[in-house]
Amino acid sequence: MKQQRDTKQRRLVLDIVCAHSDHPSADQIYLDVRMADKKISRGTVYRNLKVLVRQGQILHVRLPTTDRYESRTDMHYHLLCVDCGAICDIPLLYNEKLDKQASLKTGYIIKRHRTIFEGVCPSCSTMKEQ
Amino acid sequence: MKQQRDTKQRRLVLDIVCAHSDHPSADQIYLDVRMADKKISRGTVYRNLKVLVRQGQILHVRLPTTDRYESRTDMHYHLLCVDCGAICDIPLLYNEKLDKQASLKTGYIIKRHRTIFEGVCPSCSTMKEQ
DNA sequence: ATGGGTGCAAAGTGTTTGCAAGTAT
DNA sequence: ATACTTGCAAACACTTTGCACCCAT
Repeated sequence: MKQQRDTKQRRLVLDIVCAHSDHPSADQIYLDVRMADKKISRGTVYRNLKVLVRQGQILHVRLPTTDRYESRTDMHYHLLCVDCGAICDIPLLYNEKLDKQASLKTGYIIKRHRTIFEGVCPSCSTMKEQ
Repeated sequence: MKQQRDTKQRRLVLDIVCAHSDHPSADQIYLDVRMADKKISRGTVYRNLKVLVRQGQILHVRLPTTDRYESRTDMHYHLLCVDCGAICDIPLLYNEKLDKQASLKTGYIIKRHRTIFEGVCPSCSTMKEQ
């Protein structure tokens, strides 16, 4: 891995991700970062998100329309409200045994799995009843 | 759900998806469909894939760069080779209990979950050894 | 005849990249 | 001094859409 430098842009991107608890998208991060520094470009935000993910400083969550980021870095699962698009962490343990089983059954070297639950959040479901 | 018609384009898209066992992308499907009918447009393929997914006739698999489709319609998990991009079904049972647990812990109405395993396939891993 | 479907091309999204200038080491 | 980073804008990849015409029902 090539040597990384400590730039104010990179620090700012990391800070913003850490300041969020709602799994912001690259663009939301960009907008926030812009409030602190009017000169930062989208490209820089995207590049730094990639570097931070590779370094393991932030986590990358793949979602339908846009990828999201978060500062919690232990493996865990996510829950998406298919109505309002809200996303949250889900209090279930990462199942490492699954990776072993999958490896045995397929012959692949399994690194991990990603699980996204899809459902309707409480506030969206009460809204529907009315 | 609005009334659907039976067009030769829609039938063709479904046939092509069924003829594949390798989780083709919309573009791969488009190219195949074009071999049978030179006039079909990308828009039509995308629109029909959407209709077929909504009707439950095909399954939609969300992957990093492009979405994929397959004719097997029961809930199951997928395995992606992060080196060559190949994707395959994985012989593990869909865990319905997880949805119940997630629902109890979060208060969401959980409809389903999607799990993607990430690893390196046998042929990519032997290639690396050399 | 009616309203869903099609082809086309243009417009969207979200993300990446080439380049010249800037800056951390 | 070196080579990683940046801002900018252009380019990308994938998907959606408006529109006028077409066709299954």
